Amino acid sequence: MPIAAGTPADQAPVQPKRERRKEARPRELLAAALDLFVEKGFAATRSEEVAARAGVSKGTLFLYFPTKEELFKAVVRENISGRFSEWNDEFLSFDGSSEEMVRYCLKVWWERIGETRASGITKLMLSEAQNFPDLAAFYHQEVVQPGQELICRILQRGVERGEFRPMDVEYAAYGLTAPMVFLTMMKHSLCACMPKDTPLDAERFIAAQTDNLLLGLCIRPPAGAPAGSAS
Amino acid sequence: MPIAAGTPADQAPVQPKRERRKEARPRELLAAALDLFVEKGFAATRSEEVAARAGVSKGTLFLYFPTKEELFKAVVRENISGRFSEWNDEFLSFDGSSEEMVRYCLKVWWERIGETRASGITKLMLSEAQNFPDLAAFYHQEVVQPGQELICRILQRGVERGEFRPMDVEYAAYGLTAPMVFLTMMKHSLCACMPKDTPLDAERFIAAQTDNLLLGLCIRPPAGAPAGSAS
Amino acid sequence: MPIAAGTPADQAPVQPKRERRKEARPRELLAAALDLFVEKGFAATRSEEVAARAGVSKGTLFLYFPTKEELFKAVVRENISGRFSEWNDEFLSFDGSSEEMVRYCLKVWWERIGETRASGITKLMLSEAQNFPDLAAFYHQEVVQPGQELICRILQRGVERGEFRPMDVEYAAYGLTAPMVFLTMMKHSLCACMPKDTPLDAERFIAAQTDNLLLGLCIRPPAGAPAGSAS
Amino acid sequence: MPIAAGTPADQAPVQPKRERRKEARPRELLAAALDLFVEKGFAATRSEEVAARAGVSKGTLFLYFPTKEELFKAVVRENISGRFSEWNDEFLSFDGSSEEMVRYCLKVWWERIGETRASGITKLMLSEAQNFPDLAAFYHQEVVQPGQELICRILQRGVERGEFRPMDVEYAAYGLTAPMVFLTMMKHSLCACMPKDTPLDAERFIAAQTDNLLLGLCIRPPAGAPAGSAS
DNA sequence: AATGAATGAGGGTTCATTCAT
DNA sequence: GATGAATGAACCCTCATTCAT
Repeated sequence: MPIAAGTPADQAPVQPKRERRKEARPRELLAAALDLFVEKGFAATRSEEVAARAGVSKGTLFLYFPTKEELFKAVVRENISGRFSEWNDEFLSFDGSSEEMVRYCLKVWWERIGETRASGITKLMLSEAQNFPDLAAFYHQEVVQPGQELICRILQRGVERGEFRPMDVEYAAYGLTAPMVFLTMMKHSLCACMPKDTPLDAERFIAAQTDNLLLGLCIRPPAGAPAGSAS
Repeated sequence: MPIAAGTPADQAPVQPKRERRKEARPRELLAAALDLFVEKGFAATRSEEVAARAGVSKGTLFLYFPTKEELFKAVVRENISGRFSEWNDEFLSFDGSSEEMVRYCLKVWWERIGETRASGITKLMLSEAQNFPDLAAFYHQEVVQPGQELICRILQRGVERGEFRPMDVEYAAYGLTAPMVFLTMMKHSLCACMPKDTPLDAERFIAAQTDNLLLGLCIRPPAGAPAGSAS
Repeated sequence: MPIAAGTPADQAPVQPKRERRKEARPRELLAAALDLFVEKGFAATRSEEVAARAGVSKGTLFLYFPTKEELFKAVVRENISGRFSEWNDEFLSFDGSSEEMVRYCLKVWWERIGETRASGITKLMLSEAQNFPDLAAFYHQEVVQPGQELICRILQRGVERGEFRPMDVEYAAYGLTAPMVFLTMMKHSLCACMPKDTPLDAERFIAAQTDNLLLGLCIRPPAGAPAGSAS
Repeated sequence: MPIAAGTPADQAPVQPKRERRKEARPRELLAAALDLFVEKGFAATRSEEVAARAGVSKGTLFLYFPTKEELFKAVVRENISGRFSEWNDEFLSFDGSSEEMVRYCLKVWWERIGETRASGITKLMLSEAQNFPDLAAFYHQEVVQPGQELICRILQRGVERGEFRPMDVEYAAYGLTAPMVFLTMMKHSLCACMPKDTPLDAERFIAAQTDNLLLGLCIRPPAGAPAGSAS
């Protein structure tokens, strides 16, 4: 499954009732804005384009978001649902080995974030952080920190259960974060430019990274590991 | 050595002889532009600011670069080292173990790219790729590909010499790339916004990633590795 | 009775029977518009505000007045009393001295115009005349001229009856107009901004102006005049 | 001398040196802005018009004044020179009768303010006070108050020298202010709309008001007074 | 070559006006 | 009639770019 340009998504089909629209509008505008902000950056995206992609006129956009900056903030907030608590619970009640947890973690991230439109937020946030320091702080606190802590807990569990080697847990956690962020950035930047010839196969990427990561983490050769490693 | 706010590095050097100012101008402008583009993004950087930081007037900037876009392209091109062939030679004549090569590779990357102003180019390129597709292609060809190939060659050598396990070399190479890119992006985005409390210690980060990476790659426990891993 | 901030006067009356709302609508809208136009000027008043103050929706306003300009014109016309003929009659049948007529004239102006919402029209008209030349002409013809003529007649009567000195009646009439207009303008501009400390006491103002005016007009010291003047 | 529409003043003749222009620009822009603001009101005047009347492009205006509001403030400030201290001195060293002082005061006001472009500021300020409360306070403090005090001093002097009757000096002072303000407002509003037929002859207006005012103020019939008044 | 005053197209935002419900 | 969501022309302001000096 090679990744490439900005998944255009489904566009406004048949006009529903007026009432319906009013409730749907904010979501439609945010979706349009996310696409464009990710694609071209905040500054290079014109308000009118956002409106047009959402199928409304320029003025309508400002009926729902008082400024372009507020639109940006709303885009970020909209896509940071508090799914971490849900995930936390998922992992608290997780019953398998720690290796399985790591595999599950990366798999689930890809399914729920990486290959969805939400991954654009990461690109957006890293690209524009300097211009929106307060949002950056918010994002760090609401997304980066909780994610980091979730991963730390998994690694810690592995160490305590004797599955993982002792390690600098806090920084080892970046072993999961870095590949995901890298993949996301590539998907929304260079990969979106190169046509077909040099794609980045996300699943192959994740497989390779997961394998090597676990080989490094596990004390006993991991179940799903390739043969021939440090034995 | 924690990284945080945009390490200003060497700024505005004291006025040298008037003679060589003229020749130095383009370089000074490019340096100023790089700083600002990295700090604020392409669109949010005003031409006049670039000129001011380089100590010249607005008009002078356009004497050297016909448009802001051309300036941007020049900045990227100027800072995309064509030094890969040189590095290649370094590695061709490298005499140590493949593990040492990997360690050296990451160390050298940090010294020559990561902690210098050049790292800003990665941030810039990933952030603006969609707006400069031709540059993105150029960057991919001049930086990503050669870097990738260099790493592949190291891994391949390790496998062939029986030091590294058999692997999907092409994608395993991202095991080196991803942490570096991640570190770079963080340094120039979220880390530059956060105060002192949550910095990302670059050397600790590299140490942790290198350790785990090599544990995963090596057949025999790597020399510099932490104890207790898959043995 | 010092005048200061925009005496709100009677606002939004309690909802009357639903039946007569429809008929009352235009009047309510005009009242709301008058308040707002006087307070903020024509341009700075938003149509929606007018509607809101009248307790209806934006759309309803345009049901009664096709454009904002027409609303403005209606406001002015509505508040330009055609009551001059009525007042004329009052003065034709006036039985007292001409001095009393002048006093009565100023007193009545204050009671019927100056201290009511109608005084806002003067402010509005003088402020916006250039943007509504046809209205200005209409106002001049319906208000300024009749008022002027009414005053002239009073002065003329005084001269003819030997109560007032001979004078340039036409321009002497401004001796009554100027203070009233001045007071109105102040009330609706500077006085509405200043806090409590420097108010303009309308009745004291009128008393002082009336006294001096009559001392200048009368041949014999006027009855209500302060002692010590040219005798 | 009938007053009518907004004296267009002299427009940009031959292009002087570039250097010269830069110094002259602010003044030219302020002059243009004063004309237009007085003529059409603040809100109804477009920035581009101001620039055009000053013979420059839209952008140039914003080189000198950061916002339209700042332009407005600058217009008001520019035209409120601290001429009151000068006038104060003039009147402190005045040697004639108090009647002469009053006559001189009104005459000089007309020459220096009333018939010049500066009179537009009064119109502007009274029309827009509500939208610029801080400027209104500034104007009141810098213009209205000092003027009022100057007049009070003249009247007080007259009373103390036995030339004027005892009076409520503070409010009697409006006897000079009101006609001047009235004349100014009329000149810049209704009079600017009516073509030729109903002009307001400023000198005849001032003569009539001065005469009557002094008849009211003076204990002995004033020297320049019309015959036949209260004797 | 260097300057910086001037330009004007471009884009964010407002708000009078329309019209489907 | 009444509503208020939607429209889009208009306007303020920015800033890359030009060019007279």
